[in-house]
Amino acid sequence: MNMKTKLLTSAEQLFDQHGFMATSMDQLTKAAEMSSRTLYKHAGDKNGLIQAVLMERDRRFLQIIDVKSIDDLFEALQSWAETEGTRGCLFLRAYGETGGETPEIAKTVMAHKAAFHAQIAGILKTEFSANDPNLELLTEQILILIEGSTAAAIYRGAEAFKSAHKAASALIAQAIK
Amino acid sequence: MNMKTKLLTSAEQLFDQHGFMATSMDQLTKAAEMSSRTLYKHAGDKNGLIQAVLMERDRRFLQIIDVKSIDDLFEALQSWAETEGTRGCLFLRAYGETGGETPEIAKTVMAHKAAFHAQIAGILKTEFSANDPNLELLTEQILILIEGSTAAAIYRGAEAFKSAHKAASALIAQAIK
DNA sequence: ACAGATGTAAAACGATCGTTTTACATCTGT
DNA sequence: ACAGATGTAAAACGATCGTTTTACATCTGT
Repeated sequence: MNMKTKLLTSAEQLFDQHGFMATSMDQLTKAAEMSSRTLYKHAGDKNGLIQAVLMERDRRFLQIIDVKSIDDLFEALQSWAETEGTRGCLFLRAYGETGGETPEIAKTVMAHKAAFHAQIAGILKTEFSANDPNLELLTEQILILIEGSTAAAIYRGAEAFKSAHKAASALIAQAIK
Repeated sequence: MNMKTKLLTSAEQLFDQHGFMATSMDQLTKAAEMSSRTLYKHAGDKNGLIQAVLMERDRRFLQIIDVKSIDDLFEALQSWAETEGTRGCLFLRAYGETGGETPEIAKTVMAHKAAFHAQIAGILKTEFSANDPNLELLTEQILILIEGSTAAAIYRGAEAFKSAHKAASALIAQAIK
């Protein structure tokens, strides 16, 4: 594993487990097993590291949700939550910790959420006729169900995704009929 | 306005707008227009202040969602989001910033979420027969829809509550039938 | 009237923050 | 062979953190 990968992997874990602001550069260098000089050469500064971690996670996440049906989408997200743990959306957490006031971070978060929305819209477009009048509403509702289970899973466990999945199926069935 | 109220009000605003860890005690004393000595006498320490802010917000929030129907619930939450802004759930943000590792904060957040869940269950129990077999699932689904619109509203605006409201209505209609 | 509570302003505490610098070692491609 | 890239370890930078202390003023209830 090269240094950049090792840095991003260990940093993501620390940020996710303890929070962004609560994780010090000292903890990050120790976890990455590199000198601070090397860390700064790769990441620029702490905000740069946060942004790099988010961009890498965005890449992985989009890969995970690259499926062809809403059923597969919920299955993928639930098993991801079961293996990685349920600590909420890392993007919204980064946004919240910085009050949305760190432009590089805010921009990365918003780009991720736009891609996330587009992916849901894309899946629905293949399950419905592309110009179905319910498509926009249904897209936002499924997005909300996923955001909701991600948040609710923090205190109700990954089974929240099952309830959301059932809700999504019901809404889709009703829209088709 | 007495000092404690002034402290909690200004602190809530700063925490909400800029994040918990990113807000310094210095900013908090200045916003509250009091000496740090007085702030510490009232709040104990920073975690105590965070906890006090959350407990006060819990009180206000439970008041807002003290309604008799799911329709009123969504209406109340949407207008709250429209006036107070959409920066996500302050409780989950506090939990996330501290990695769930500050016991006093984690406890306060979990208590709030339990009360929130109980309130939704209570409303549904009056709209359904109290031992309807769909009740548990429906309760969690509506909780998820609310968590989801709270999160999604950050980047899609308070209209997210409208989409969630429609989804909730559809799920309820289907459960009744 | 006066004791105790409640407040301010400002300095000071040690700890830690993010970041840079110094001095040196080792790898890598031509 | 050797220059440039890439790395380490450790000290140091000034700034800021949360918190406490000092010295003093004013309000409040009996």
